[in-house]
Amino acid sequence: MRVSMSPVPAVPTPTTPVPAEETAEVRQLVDDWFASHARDLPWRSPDRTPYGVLVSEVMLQQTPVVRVEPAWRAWMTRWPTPADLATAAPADVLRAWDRLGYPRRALRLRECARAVVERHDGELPTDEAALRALPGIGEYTAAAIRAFAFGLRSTVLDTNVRRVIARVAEGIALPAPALTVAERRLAQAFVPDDDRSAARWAAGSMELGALVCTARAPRCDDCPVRALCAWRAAGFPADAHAGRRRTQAWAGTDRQVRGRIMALLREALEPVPAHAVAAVWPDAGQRDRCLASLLADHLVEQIGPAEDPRYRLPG
DNA sequence: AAAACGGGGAT
DNA sequence: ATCCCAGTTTT
Repeated sequence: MRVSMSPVPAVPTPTTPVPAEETAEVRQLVDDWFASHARDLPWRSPDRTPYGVLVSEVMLQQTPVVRVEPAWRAWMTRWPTPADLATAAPADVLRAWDRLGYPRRALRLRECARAVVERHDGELPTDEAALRALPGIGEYTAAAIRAFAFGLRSTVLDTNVRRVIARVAEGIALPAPALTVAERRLAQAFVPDDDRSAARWAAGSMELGALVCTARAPRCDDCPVRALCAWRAAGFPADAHAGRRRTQAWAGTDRQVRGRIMALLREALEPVPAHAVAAVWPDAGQRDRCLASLLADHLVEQIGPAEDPRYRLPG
């Protein structure tokens, strides 16, 4: 796609608008593709609720769709409305969250439900500022709820959409590690004016990134915008940030230790003594530090005498 | 701007 | 062994 940006600008990109006909052509192709290739996900069902979309979005913050789907179904059966979730016990919420990862999201989702009940009479707001004021809802999730729950205009810019725009419009393999002002502005140029079209572009561009324009092995032969793709036209240049992207270590990290402690407490039927916690990790210093951080995050609760403490999920 | 935060499946 | 995933919050 010919746009104002050269593949790797040496200077900050001037505020040249992307030609409207070109973004419109990309949108039309993506819309047509999405109409026949959209996955049949439960949070896209015609009988979905804004709360159901909220739950899916929070679960999908860093957890893949295939793992979210069964958890989402169980969650929606157990707590079908914000009012139901608002009164749930944190321990039950954390067990239902199971191994989706980043369990603080589960607690925030519960706090979000409580705030929706208190501030908005139990109904999700449509206003971006009101959405962003809720626990666990940031820039992406607020935009996603507007588009997917309410069919309203917003700039949905997740990892998939960022990658699609980076390739099609900027001609680079992957977007920069951090979202820049120029990138957000470019993404906004693709968002049509009316609510319906904007919501459709949000869903289609995200799905294209998830199914075709994937990070590792893009299926360009199946891509509806391959003829317009700047990355393809440039000969698929390699990622300029390749050496700089450092992968998050896992083995031996606090995150792994915290995960083990949480797994122990999720499965425990009774409060767990210190020696049982000790059994999940040999390094006492790291173990104590992680337990302290879990207590600070309100993911774990300590009860009993200080000489012989017990630990459990917060009630 | 950078770090912290889980866990599993794909390559 | 490394990468990636519908990000948010805190420092």
